[in-house]
Amino acid sequence: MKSTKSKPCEAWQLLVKFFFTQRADLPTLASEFELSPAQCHVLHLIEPDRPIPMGRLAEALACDASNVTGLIDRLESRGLVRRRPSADDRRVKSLELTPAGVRLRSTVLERITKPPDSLGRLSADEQRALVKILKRLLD
Amino acid sequence: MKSTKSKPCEAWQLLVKFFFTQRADLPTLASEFELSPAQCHVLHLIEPDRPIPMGRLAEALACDASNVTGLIDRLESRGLVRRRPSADDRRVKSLELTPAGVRLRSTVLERITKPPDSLGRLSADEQRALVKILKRLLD
DNA sequence: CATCAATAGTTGACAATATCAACTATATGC
DNA sequence: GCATATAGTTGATATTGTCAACTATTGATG
Repeated sequence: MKSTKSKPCEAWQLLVKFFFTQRADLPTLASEFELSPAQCHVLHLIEPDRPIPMGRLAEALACDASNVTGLIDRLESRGLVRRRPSADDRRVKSLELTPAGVRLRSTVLERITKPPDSLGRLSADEQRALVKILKRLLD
Repeated sequence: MKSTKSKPCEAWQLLVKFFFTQRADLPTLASEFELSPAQCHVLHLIEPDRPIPMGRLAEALACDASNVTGLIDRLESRGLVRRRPSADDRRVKSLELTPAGVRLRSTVLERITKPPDSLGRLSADEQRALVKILKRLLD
């Protein structure tokens, strides 16, 4: 059965499996900072010194504008994010991180971007090969 | 900046990026079948002809038993899943797929396990290398 | 056998997330 | 100036998830 499975199928399933093995604890990690996974995602998308309009955030999150209102309400109430009116268009609210938000973002991202130990245990050749392949996949 | 990033870090970030590129549409895919991502996950975990107790499902989902009650209630109300009392322990409810659940599961998994086109565009060597590396990562 | 502690699943309260519809203020096009 | 489109908000609703409390059942112990 497994011998007849195509390589792309096999690779994809292994990749999915690996990813979920590593990601199973994202909610736990997020809750360390009293954040939900979605809130971590939002903090990631709002870059320091790069305000983003609410609508752009909704696009990036691929969700409804009203949902973003709630997400931002809660982060704003925690002093992590600020709404700012846009100078160009009075309908638009721009979102920026507060200094506290910048600090928390940095801490959270440091944790989230930490590679799994298993990646460090690959040989240098394997690591290089993996990076090369992944770059090609993203082209 | 990028030149000083460790290979494991680089690989992890590329991998995460690739994964989310492919997975951004899981909610959309699930909604084609009028399922939520969580419900898809449940259907995946309940294998045909392999009843699983509620508690085992909660473990596999890494969530609270009461949450599983709700998830199964809704799938049961759609005729996709059945609760069955266990012969060994009267506290235990075993979950099995209905014939309709089996069919839907098969359809959904076929879609979910379909590898991205980009994987098929790698060379045979690259695919083999990727599979080999992923297997090592999962050891 | 009786008692007590542990367990499986359910109920209920609550918060967060997400969709959809309707709304108001604002911008754009004619 | 008017009609249409747009940004964000409000509100209703469903789903998911945690936590606490509960009932029925099981297992361990004396």
